[in-house]
Amino acid sequence: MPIVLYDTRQRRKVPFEPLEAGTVKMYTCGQTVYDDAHIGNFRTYIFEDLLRRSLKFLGYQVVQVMNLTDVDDKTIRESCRQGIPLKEYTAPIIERFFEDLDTLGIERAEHYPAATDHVPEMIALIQTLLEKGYAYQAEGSVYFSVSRFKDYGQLSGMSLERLAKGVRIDADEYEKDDFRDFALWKGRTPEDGEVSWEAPFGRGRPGWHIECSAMSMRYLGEEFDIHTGGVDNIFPHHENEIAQSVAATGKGFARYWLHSAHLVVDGEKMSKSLGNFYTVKDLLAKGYPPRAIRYVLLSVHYRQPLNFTDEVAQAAMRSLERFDTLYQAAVLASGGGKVRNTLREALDNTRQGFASSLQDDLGIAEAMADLFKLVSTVHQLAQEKPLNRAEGVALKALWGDVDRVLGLLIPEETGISGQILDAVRNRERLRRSHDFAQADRIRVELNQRGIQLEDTTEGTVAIWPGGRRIVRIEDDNS
RNA sequence: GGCGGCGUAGCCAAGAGGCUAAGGCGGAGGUCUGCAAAACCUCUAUUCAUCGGUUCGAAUCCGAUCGCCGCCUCCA
Repeated sequence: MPIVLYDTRQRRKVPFEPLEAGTVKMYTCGQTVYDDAHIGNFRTYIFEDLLRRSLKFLGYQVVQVMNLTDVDDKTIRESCRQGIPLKEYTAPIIERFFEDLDTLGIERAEHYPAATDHVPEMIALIQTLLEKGYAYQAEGSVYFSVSRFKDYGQLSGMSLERLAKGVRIDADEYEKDDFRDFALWKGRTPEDGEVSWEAPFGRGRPGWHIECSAMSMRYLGEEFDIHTGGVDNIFPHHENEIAQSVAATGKGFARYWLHSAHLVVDGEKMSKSLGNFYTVKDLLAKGYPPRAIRYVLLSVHYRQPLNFTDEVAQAAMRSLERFDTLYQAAVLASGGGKVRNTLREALDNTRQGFASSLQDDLGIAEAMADLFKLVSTVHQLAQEKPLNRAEGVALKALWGDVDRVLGLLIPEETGISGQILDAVRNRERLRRSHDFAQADRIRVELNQRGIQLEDTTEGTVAIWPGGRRIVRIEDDNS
């Protein structure tokens, strides 16, 4: 069964076929590094991570590029304000960005090109556009002439005529031939400070759209498979990328365009004034474990608007605990015996169902439903007869396999203090001597510290937000 | 004004013409347990924003209405 993806340009699901069999080249619009990324940004990066991991799971090699926009009005303004070089201003922001990617378990792309490291490529591309007559110079800047590109608007459905209606024209852009034209190169202004590059058409800095065209070509070629971003990028950013790229090369540029819907918080668009603007670190500070954040951002289909609320995050934590019961059952499985046929069948069905759900435009909800069904099946079987070692091994193998895509199924085992472990062991000793009053008091204390206990024949399981661990008295010395 | 999206149970969320409308969270009752927790069992939408239409048949297609949201020159 082929992979089917929703292509923004065609406004429908289409069968996916990479240019080069077995390899997918994808360009994912990344962060403008003027400030820390917020969870809305990460909703998109999680979608791209799911796309990447799904393609790999389904047998493709993936080459992913994510750009870092480190030169624009905001980065320049802030670096000037702080009186430090641009790179010095953006470096720590980029560092924190990667920390957040790691926190959320987002796999690293193959390339993270920064715009400022690829100015020569951009200049060359602009030169080509000038030579081919698609661009013109005005007052030190270079603009792309939209009217000369006949297919303009095919991605967003914005025809040139429609764009003419209800326009607003910025006063400082009077030098453009046509208000719909966009800047490829911005002539140097005093506000740019030290930030400028020498080019055949004058000193200045690149426009926004040109970096993605130049860097995608550099790392993926003039034509590649998938280009993604948030819906807000459809127009004008991606529309302009297509125009300048196709005009320059005559090739088709990206073949599939995928866009993720936005995230809102408590039903409202995030904004600093509303106080509902969150970074990953803000959420960690609020006590949400990374797995739960990832779960929330991942579990809603990428083309559906996602409403982040406390209730949703709490439900995510509980859902993860449900998933974890399967992993725990697999870890605790012991004794001889073969894998029961019913389990073997369930494992096969789950693997197939999971894969085919992903193949249908990354149907994450169905994929997860398949896993929840397996959780039920496993517990039902364990009710009949405890899981044996072979069954535990088979379950862990499947769990690890599907987690290559989800990246959240394996509970944390660290993050609990030795002091708490001692308390758990102490309680177990008290239980064994039938001092239930004392034992229960310890349990209540631990509950109040956010740690749930489960007594099993294999030991006491300590559960905390994001993780769980089996605590045995016998392990005390090891 | 132009372009586009969304509205399914208390909450989240699948389903996109035809088996009893997936799944998760939450809730109610029961089994198990020293007691819990987890697990298991049973129940929790006669109906898919509203109103019309097409059809043998619609949550799914069409139209209108209401509500929410995004984009319309540098916001994922």
